[in-house]
Amino acid sequence: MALLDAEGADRLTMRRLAERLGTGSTTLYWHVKTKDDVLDLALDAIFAEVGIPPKSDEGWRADVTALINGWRAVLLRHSWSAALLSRPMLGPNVLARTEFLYATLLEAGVVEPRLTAAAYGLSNYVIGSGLMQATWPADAERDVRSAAREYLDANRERYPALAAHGPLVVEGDWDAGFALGLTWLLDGIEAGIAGAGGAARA
Amino acid sequence: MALLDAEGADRLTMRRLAERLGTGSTTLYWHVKTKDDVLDLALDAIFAEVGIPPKSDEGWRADVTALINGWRAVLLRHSWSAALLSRPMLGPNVLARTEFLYATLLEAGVVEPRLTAAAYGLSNYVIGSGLMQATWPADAERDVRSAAREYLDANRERYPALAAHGPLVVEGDWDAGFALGLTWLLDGIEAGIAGAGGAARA
DNA sequence: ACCTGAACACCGTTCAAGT
DNA sequence: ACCTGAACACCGTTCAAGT
Repeated sequence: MALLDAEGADRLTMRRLAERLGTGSTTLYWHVKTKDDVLDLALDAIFAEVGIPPKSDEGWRADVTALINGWRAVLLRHSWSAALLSRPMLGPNVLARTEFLYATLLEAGVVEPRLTAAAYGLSNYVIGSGLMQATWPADAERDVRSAAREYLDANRERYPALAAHGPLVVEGDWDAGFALGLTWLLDGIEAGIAGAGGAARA
Repeated sequence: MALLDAEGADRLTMRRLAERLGTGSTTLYWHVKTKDDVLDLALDAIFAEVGIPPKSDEGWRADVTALINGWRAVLLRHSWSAALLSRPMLGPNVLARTEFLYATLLEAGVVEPRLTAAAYGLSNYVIGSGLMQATWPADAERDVRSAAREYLDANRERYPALAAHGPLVVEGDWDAGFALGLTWLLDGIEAGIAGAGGAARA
């Protein structure tokens, strides 16, 4: 993970990893079956960093929010994780978080078909957001940003809304935007609990 | 793209692509600067497949829904795209879709800070959902599924909620779940339009 | 039980050279 | 303007052999 944090996902090589560990590259294959295993382990490992929030007494929304924000923080702290998100996350640390999510929603009274939709919706939203933010041209690649900006300006009549209001012009407040979308999802989930109006819709 | 559809992202090789095209691999470098360029082009290209929906007269929700569903369909049809989602999508086809999204939301009366949150929220949700579904052990890997299932059963006391209600036991209806979450987001966005209650919250 | 070296079948990319 | 071949510096992985 030190290697990943320092140099990113595609610079992780069995040979480089072995060197870092002070062995030959082929030695690794005694401990691990394949490089994919290493990546799966690394992806799961980051979730051990941020604890599962203790069940608070502020209600399920606070608990879910804490979980999701922790999830997001971990994805953003290790931006290489974005490149690995295209593999199933079935490690114990991820499962523990998913368990907490399901348990909290169940306890709040969310039932099928909204339970699955809620769990997936929340997960998909964090994953997508983390991916998007980690992917977005960082300060390091200011030239990519400004190139895209110029392209938009040059084609202003083709992309009027984007050129005037797009993410490249409005400096995004990632945290606030994320929180707002999360609120919408939680509102929707809440509206479906215990026959409260929204239940009829499903 | 035929190569990608047939064999997936990590089987795409400059050498194999060249062979498919009936040339030497080094010839490709006259037309393209690097392999990453090829991937960027491929990722943008899939969006040309499904048109931008015509502006209907059923209101902005219908228009946004059509756009998002088309977006999702394209991601699912080309499951290799999941592996490429970790690169910024700045191709013309993606930009055209983002333009439509911004324009539709603006016209509906969504303003900052909800505009950015809405555009990102919707995008992140599709991307996350597409990634999750494309990533999820397919029928082909039924053994991975059942292995995970057995692991959950064996650790039933550690993952009680997952073992009883988790995605591995409840056969997910992806489409319905996706639609439900999308509804929640749209409800939240709608509630914020033109001082309608929700505006005060932001 | 763990480590090593040599080796295989690949990669992306460059570059001088051809037409 | 476009294509080719040879070559460089890498990959992941296997496997016989060591301790």
